[in-house]
Amino acid sequence: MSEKPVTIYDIAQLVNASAATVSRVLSNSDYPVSSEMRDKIKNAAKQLNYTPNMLGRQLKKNDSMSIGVIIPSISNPFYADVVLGIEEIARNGGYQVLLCNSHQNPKLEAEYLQTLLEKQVKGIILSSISPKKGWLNAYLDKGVKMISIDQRINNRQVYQLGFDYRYGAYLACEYLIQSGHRRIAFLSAALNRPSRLQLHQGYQDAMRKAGIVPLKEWVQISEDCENTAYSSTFEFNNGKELTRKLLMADERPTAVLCCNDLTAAGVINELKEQKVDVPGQLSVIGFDNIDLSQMLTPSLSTVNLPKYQMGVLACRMLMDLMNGSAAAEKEIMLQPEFIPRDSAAKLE
Amino acid sequence: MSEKPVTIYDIAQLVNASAATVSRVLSNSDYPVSSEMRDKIKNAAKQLNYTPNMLGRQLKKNDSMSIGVIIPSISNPFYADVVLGIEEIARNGGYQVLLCNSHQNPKLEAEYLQTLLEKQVKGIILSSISPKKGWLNAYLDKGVKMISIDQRINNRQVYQLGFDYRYGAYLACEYLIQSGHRRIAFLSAALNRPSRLQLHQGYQDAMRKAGIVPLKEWVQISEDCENTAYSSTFEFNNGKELTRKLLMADERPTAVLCCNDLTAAGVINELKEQKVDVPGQLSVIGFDNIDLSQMLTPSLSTVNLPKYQMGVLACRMLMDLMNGSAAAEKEIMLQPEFIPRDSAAKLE
DNA sequence: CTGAAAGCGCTAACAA
DNA sequence: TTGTTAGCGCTTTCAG
Repeated sequence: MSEKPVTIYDIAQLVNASAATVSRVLSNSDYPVSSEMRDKIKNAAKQLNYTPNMLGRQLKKNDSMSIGVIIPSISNPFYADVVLGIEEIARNGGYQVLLCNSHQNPKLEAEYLQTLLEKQVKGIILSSISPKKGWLNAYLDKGVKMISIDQRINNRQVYQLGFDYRYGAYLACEYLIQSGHRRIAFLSAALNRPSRLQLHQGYQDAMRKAGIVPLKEWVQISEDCENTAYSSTFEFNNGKELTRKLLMADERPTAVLCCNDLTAAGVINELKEQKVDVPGQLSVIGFDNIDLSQMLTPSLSTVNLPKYQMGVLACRMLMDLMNGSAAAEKEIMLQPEFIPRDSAAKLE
Repeated sequence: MSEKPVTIYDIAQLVNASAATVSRVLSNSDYPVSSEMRDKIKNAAKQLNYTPNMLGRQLKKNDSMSIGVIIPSISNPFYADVVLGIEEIARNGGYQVLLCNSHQNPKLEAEYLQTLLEKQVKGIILSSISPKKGWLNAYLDKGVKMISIDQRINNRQVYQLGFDYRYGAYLACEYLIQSGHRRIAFLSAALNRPSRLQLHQGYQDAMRKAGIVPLKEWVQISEDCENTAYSSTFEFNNGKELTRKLLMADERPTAVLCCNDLTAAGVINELKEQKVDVPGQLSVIGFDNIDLSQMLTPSLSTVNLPKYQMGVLACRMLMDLMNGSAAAEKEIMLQPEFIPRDSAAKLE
């Protein structure tokens, strides 16, 4: 095993042709080659169990046929869906995906970016948490195309693809208000990224529009602890803890809006432990519509984000950019949709 | 932007050195270079905003510094954990991960394998469902190292890393028996892969050892429908459906063992709808210990599989193999562990 | 239609 | 310590 690998020269020799001709046949070039020669070469390739070495081609063509995807963590089901969409489109276009989990660690993020560039990736899809982006321009100047998903990056060279978080939260909150709720709480992990800030904004906007001034205790935001790696259990427990704080409020709310489904799962869990009926005594609404939300009892009313579609669009956008055709829009916002289920009810 | 990229020659020219010297400095070779020259070169590199083109190095060294990972679907949280472990080790060793989702599609799987080889990947971690492996040897003969995880592959050149599913199911079943249960059901998706067969075996073994002959209706196995893509919702609904069938049994069981946590989640959900108390009237045990299992109410008793650790070990094994050092064991079986929670109770 | 030759960016003998 | 040179496997002018 593992003898010297066979190259186009070996094939050329076998069929008495030149490497050039072999290359033309085997790389599906449209350069004219007699069909007789074609067959001979193809047969020889099969016979020798030839595997093309793409590094050769890639070096020559200066195109690695890979794209990079940097996300906080693939164990976040949200990103798993997005990546699935990306990969589907990439594969159809003959590209492969280099997956990088930044673990919310700016240093790792930068490291990965560097590696990707060294591997001659010409396009990157990035969901970045880290706020400082000083190095970005140095990279962009090299001609890499970059699409930022979910988390906005303030750079006019970077194409953006995001969800309208503000509107999503607004929708959810409006639903509650129309269901007769006025004492509505907002539970969120630290507002240390654009998405969460927008969520908060949407909540505030909806409340203001309805002329409601929420009590301070209804808005529970966790402390910032940026250094922890992503873990769904963490989000879940965070939901539980926020709930305990919320229940200490003098005037209890009748509904609560959470920054994501996992937090909402924690909320529901804690409420069960504390014998607070959902939705009887307290309505709960999540955000993201991950698969989990259908599995809880009561099933979770939430806001759907088209995650897979975001992956698809991001990758299409990237491929267009890499092909030189400027994308139509510099910035696309995907619209969320409210999904009513059983965890939120009309107030009697 | 995107002018001609700077190469070691540009740097060489700038500092009046040869490309060889530049290469030696910039590739961290231990070849002696005067520290004076070193500094000059490093500065020049920085000044020119140089990014090494790894394709050049990789072609020369015939090593792509990437490994391939082929799994059914990253949206399966089980694999997400494994991949996280793989990536961690790969990164520490300077490797990157090419992620491939086979979607349980043998054709896609073969296609990806081919692409990986063409990209000069020297190691592959594979979790393959498809039973036919005729092409495998043709690849292995080229010297690729291959580690099969979770799902066993019958090939003596392939290193194996698996869980002792049989023992895991045995443990869970034994726990139920020791809790006083004798009417124990087994619910599973189609037994079309090694893991599920072993699970079934473990159930049978434990029952036999206790001298219990389970009724036919207690063993509910879904129809095989290989063509569907993975979806946790599918597993969940499958659990619900199997439960409905199970409840039609003349003699109802007092406990049920499920092939995975998502199925168990469906079971619990359906039981709630049917007003069957868990664990009061029916104990439920899952398998996998994904994060979800802690979030259900009642929290799910299940069998933990060290998923992250499997990723770590698989990647270590692979790196060892690629470095030429034969791994100590050709086949490692990781041991599962029973996690008692609230969904399974002692029988009064 | 086919082939010779140069070269993508980098590394590693071998020479100096 | 540094430089020269010959490739790694492939594509692509340019000539036949």
